[in-house]
This record gives sequence, structure tokens and C-alpha cells, in this order.
Amino acid sequence: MEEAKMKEKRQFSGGEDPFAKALLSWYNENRRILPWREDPGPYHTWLSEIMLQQTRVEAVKGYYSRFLSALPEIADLANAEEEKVLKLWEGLGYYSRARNLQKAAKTIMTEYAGEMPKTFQELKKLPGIGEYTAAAIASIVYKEEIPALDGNLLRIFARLTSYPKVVLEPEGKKLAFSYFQEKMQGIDPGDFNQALMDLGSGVCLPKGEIGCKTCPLKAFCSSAKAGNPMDYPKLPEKKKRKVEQYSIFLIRHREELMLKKRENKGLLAGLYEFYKLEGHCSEKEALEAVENLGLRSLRIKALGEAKHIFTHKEWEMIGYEVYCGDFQEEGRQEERQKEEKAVILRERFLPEESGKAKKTWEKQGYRFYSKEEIHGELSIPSAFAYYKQFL
DNA sequence: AAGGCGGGGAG
DNA sequence: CTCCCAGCCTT
Repeated sequence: MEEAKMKEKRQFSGGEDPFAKALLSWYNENRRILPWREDPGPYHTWLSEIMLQQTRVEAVKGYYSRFLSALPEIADLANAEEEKVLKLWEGLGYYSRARNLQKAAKTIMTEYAGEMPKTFQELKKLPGIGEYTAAAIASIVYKEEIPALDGNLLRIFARLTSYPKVVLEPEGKKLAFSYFQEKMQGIDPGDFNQALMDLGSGVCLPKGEIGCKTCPLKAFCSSAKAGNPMDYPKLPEKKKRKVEQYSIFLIRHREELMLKKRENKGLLAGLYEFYKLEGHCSEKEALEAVENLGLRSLRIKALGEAKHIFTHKEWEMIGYEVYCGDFQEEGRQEERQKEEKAVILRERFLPEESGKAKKTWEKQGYRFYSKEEIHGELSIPSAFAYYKQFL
């Protein structure tokens, strides 16, 4: 009911060009109702486009509304703690997007008087905004006639023209750009772009059951005529993933757990991780490692194996949970003796002189965090999803 | 031009 | 398992 009403409210003019007319007419009937479309504006469109980079619409919806509730205006984003922004992004992936988003927000506040720049060229200067995103914002919000070439538009172009080469390469993008820009003249460019995106996600699918029968552009499609749309787009050669092995440690002391904030660049930048060693170590080696950190281990439990697949690498992990006693001078004698009885693998007393080696973990950047801190503030990536269940 | 950078859904 | 997703940045 509500949906039908909103659709009715907007009509999309396809102009006189038959291609655009067919596309926009289809869009008018079949467009998706999405939060960022129904409540548009520079900040909303920008946020949605960043979240949607290499990410499915369904995955974004929840993050989008939660993010906007927490940070409703660009100024709120600019002034927020980085930790908070990352927490809002936790699990969404490509975390540099979150950092760049906030960096750009700060730039907008200081260099643009708090107002989003309004042209493709200016938008593209902001961190995290590349060719596609600048085109998307410029066309949707400011009606600039620029095709927003994402995976959908490139795939559709390749099929429409039976493009014989890899369309993702510069030459293919250039041709696709000209092709669509010519057809979007005189039409709302935001609608044109989004119509193609919806067509790509609902009809002109990458694989599976392709919807040529219902496609509004069939009459214009070279590969459909030839009967081989699935031969396009031509794909680049794929590369092998590198496999890495790690041992993951849930090191507990009293009610706290040892974690480290990762470096601010590279893989999973700025996120938190468990104590971790390269390679798969045995239970015995695990205990030695813990003791080398300057900790007194009481119990160890194998948590099992887990695998996480990234785009370009693969982690094979084994995990241990290690309970640690108080450090040397801490704790009462009585309690310690009780703890020692709980040792199931072997007993262990740190010699007094090893007090010097105490807290080696801090030198390596590790710290103990409470459950409240971990759940409320720290962002732990999904790569550790299997071990997060033991939190 | 090539490679790094997440995570998840679908076939 | 493979492919791909409203791509961007660094080298």
C-alpha cells in the first residue's frame, strides 16, 4: 500500500530516446524501495554509496539505519570518536571505507563549511570517493549527467554490445561511459543510473537465471540477439589465494580477555584481535607461548579449528583458551594454591626473578579488556567469528 | 597496471 | 568450491 503510493508519486520521464524510454518505464514499475532513496540528500546518498561499495544491498540496510541513528548529520560523523565509527562498521568489511568516510566528513566541515561539494570533480577529491561514487552522488543528488559505472552497468554494457574484451579495463570503461552518457541526455541522470543498477541486480544477473524474457532492453541487446548473453562480460584471469596459518589465543585473567588493536593500515586496520601466533602450535607450545608473555597459565583448552576466506587470502586457524592466574605479587597465597590444584596439564610456578619479564604482552601491544569494553566499544572482525562465540 | 582490502549470499 | 557484490587506494 505504502509502497505503491510512493511509486505512484514519482514518474520517470524517459524522454524520446527509445532506449531511455524503455528503461525508465521499466524502472517506474520495478524500482526497489530503499531507505536511502526514500529519504535522499547529500549525506544519506553519500553514506549509502560508501556502504554499498562491493557490498550487497541486503547487507547494507541494517548498517545504514543504525549508522544514521548514531550519527545523523555530517557534523556528528566528523566529531565522533574513530572507535565509534569503526564499531558501527563492525562486520561490514573494507574498513578503510569507514576511516575515509570520517576523514572526508572532517574535510567537509573544515574546507567546505559543512556542506557536501556539489560537482563530480569536487566530490572525487574527497577520500573514499572515486569515479563511481562521485558519479553516483553527482547524478542522484545534483543531477549531473554522468554514468555511474559499477559492476551492473559494466556487465549490462558488455552484454548490450557483446563487448569482446575485459570490460573492467580502462578501454571498456571509457566505451561504456560514452555509451550510457549519450543515452542519458535529457533524462534525470540519477534515475537513469539507478534504473540500470536495479536492472543489473534483478534482471541482467551475473549468473544463474538471467531474465532476458522480461528485460526492457532486449531489443537493444546484441548478446541477447545472438543468444549468448551469459558469455559476457569477459572475465579477467583469477588469481590464487595465499593460505596463512595462525594460532589464536583467548587468554583470560579473572574476568578479562587479552586483545590488541591492529595497526591503522593494512588488513583489518584498527580493529581488535586475539593474541595470535603464526603457524599451528601444539598445546604444549601454546602454554610455552603464554608463559613467555609473562603469564602464569592455569588451564588450557583447545577450541578447535576455523577457516576464514578473504578475497585475496585465507586464514587457517586453531584456537586455545588459556586461563591465567594472578601475576606474582598479586593475589593471595590461599587463592593461588587453590588455583594450582586446578591445573590440569601441569603445574607451573614462575620463578621470582621472572618478575622482570612480567607483562611482556604489553610491549607487544596487548591489553586485558573487560566484557563490557569488548561488547560496547571494540570492533572485532568477522575473521574471528568462530572464536568470538567463546567471548 | 596490479595488488591489497571483508564478508556474505547464491549457484 | 567459485563468482560477485552501487569500488577505492597505493605502489
